[in-house]
Amino acid sequence: MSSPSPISAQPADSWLDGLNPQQREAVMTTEGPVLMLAGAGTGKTAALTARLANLLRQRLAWPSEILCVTFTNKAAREMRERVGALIGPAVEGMPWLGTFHSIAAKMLRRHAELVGLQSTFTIIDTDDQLRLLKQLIQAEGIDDKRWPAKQLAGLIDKWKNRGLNPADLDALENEAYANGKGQRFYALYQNRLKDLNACDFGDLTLHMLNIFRRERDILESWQQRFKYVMVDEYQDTNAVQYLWLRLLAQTRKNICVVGDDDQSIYSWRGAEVANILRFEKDFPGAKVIKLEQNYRSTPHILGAASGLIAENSERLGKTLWTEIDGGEMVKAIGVWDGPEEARRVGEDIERLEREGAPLDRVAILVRAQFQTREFEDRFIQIGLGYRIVGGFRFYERAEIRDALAYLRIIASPQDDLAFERIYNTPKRGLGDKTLEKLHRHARARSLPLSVAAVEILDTDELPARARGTLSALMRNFAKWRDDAKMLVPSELIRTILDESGYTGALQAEKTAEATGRLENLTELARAMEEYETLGDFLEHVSLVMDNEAASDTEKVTIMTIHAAKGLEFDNVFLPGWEEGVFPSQRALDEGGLASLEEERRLAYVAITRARRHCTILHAANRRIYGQWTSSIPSRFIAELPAEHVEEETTLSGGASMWRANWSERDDPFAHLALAKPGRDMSRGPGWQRAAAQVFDKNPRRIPEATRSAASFAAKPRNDIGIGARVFHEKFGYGAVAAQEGNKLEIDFETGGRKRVIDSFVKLAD
DNA sequence: GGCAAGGGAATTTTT
DNA sequence: TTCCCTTGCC
Repeated sequence: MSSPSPISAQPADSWLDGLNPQQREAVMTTEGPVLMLAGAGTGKTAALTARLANLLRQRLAWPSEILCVTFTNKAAREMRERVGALIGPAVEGMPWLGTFHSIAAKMLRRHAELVGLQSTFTIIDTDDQLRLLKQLIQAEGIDDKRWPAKQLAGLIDKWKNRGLNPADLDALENEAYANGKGQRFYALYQNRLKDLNACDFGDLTLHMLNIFRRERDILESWQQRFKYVMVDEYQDTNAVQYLWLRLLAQTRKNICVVGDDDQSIYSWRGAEVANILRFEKDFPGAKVIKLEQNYRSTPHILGAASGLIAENSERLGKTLWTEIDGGEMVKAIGVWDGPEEARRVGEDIERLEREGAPLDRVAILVRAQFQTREFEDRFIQIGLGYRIVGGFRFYERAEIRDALAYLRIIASPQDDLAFERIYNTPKRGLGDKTLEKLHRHARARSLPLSVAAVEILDTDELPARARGTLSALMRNFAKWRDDAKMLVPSELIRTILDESGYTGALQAEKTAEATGRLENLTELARAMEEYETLGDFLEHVSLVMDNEAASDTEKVTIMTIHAAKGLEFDNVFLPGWEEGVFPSQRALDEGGLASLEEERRLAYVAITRARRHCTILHAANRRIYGQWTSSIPSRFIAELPAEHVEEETTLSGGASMWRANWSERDDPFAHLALAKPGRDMSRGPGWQRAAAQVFDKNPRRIPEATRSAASFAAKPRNDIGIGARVFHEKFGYGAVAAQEGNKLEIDFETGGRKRVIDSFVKLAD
């Protein structure tokens, strides 16, 4: 392998400053395949950007000859900025630094005709996708209750992620939807997209892969163009992205992939860890460089995280170490219920605040979005500033999508999805009847809806009122299309929102929500000021636009662990570490052991976000979808090495509500002949041992251990019957109204009827 | 065509 | 529990 000449001749090799030997090696190994295994917090981005800067500085390639792919816009932007800081404005000439999707879209616009599209194709999002599929399902006379569009969308996505075109589906896949109609619907959907001159997200990469496979010369020209290929977060690539990269890097083999198999948490989106696991086989002679020095966390945090992830089987194996000294152990706190958990976290954060810790370096990371509520409620109560990251992205909000639909129909009249979205928004008195007529006409003549509308206005098909309204709308469309030629996009959208009555309708609402929506629209117009043409803007909005809400004041961050990947905080709180919540019951049900390992990786990601302090919490009781459920601590807590964890419980004391309910007689775990994890829950080493027995690594027991907490106690109590008067710690006295297995319905004297687990009540005497 | 009430579902979500 | 979507009624 030709090793590049050192560039020490140039004094300004600042991009090597502060890099450790492994990072340097990754930077200097420019030729041949390189696998950079970068653990959490090991300076992966620094190495990657330095490598890119080095390639350019050494003139090994022009900026336009390097393909550099990331998964998120944020990562792409960050890389662009950091490379820019190292090498100056030349980075602006890097057209092929971006996300998989934006790069694929850019390529596809050049070759669109090869897959039956025009280069002006629109990119539809999940919302449009669902509406489209629903139409197809209904048109085929399939019951969309029994075969939901969501399910079909999920299947099609999955197929596309795996690189399967409709013709590639086997009988088994075909069976997956509506008794053997999977293939038919997939094909119908693709045809419909073609008619609409549209792509979904999955198509962008799949179409390009199809083109590469079919058109040798096109593939070769791209192979020639890219002298170097770099890929961030390689463990998250799906089969299509993998094949796509492999084809592009096949001839020169100058491919450098960076990733961490332990942080692969997106398999449910089609990511295949196997891609990184087999890199050395795909590219024989690949140089594997491990970045293991962690610059982020204390030894206890790393020790806890490493011990946990060691439980996983399929790993390339890394050992994180740090020069950082001291620090506190990871805390594991057991509390009574969800509200207490939120109270406890609130108190701890207030204490941190008093000690002078900046709140924007504090985060609460949850497994699922629903867990954020408890904290929100509590923080509002105590007046603690917080922000919730995630949920709806800016461009997914209804008003933004409405505004975009107007722009889309202006830019491309055949965009039926956009037409349908806004033809009666704001309410202008056009309903299903009219739409149906438009559809009938459009279908009969193979016209887009907006053209069909113009034609139908020449007939007496429509009642006078609808006709007047529709005609006004179509005149507006025509005017806005004219405006589009004269106005910059931001002015155009202001005009449209105003003249369509959209703004007016929101103003008339006079609610806080409507005000918020108006602000969002103003923000949209402002964001559009950066773009010169409408087409430019629309391309960016579907692929590149995100809303990093500027955090002006110091606030605690609440977000999902998935969203936190790549971030770090001084203080991290990890609530809800209970069986069923984390690991998520649903993940276990669907994916078994493989999913359990992914959940464990998620736990690993969560812990490694912490720089100084990491606090894990679990509650004995939690209300999920309005049902009180008892729960046992997550097996992940038991898997943390004892020497890095300090346990604490708020359930102690002779009058403990918890202990009171766990007398030998009504122990719901008694019949299991296993250890009794509930009894000494969170009581230090004793409990650890007990829990470790339940969550023995012995696979035989896994089915037992993976069942949800409630199902452990499925045997009904025989000392309670209908009408029995019982006492519940939380709800007080009540009479049993119904009994089903271990679940009781009780009419409480205060609070009415509730569903509870029988182990949480005792007979009143 | 617009509104209220009821039934059913409800992870994670870089694009 | 809460939200969303469908259904039924004005």
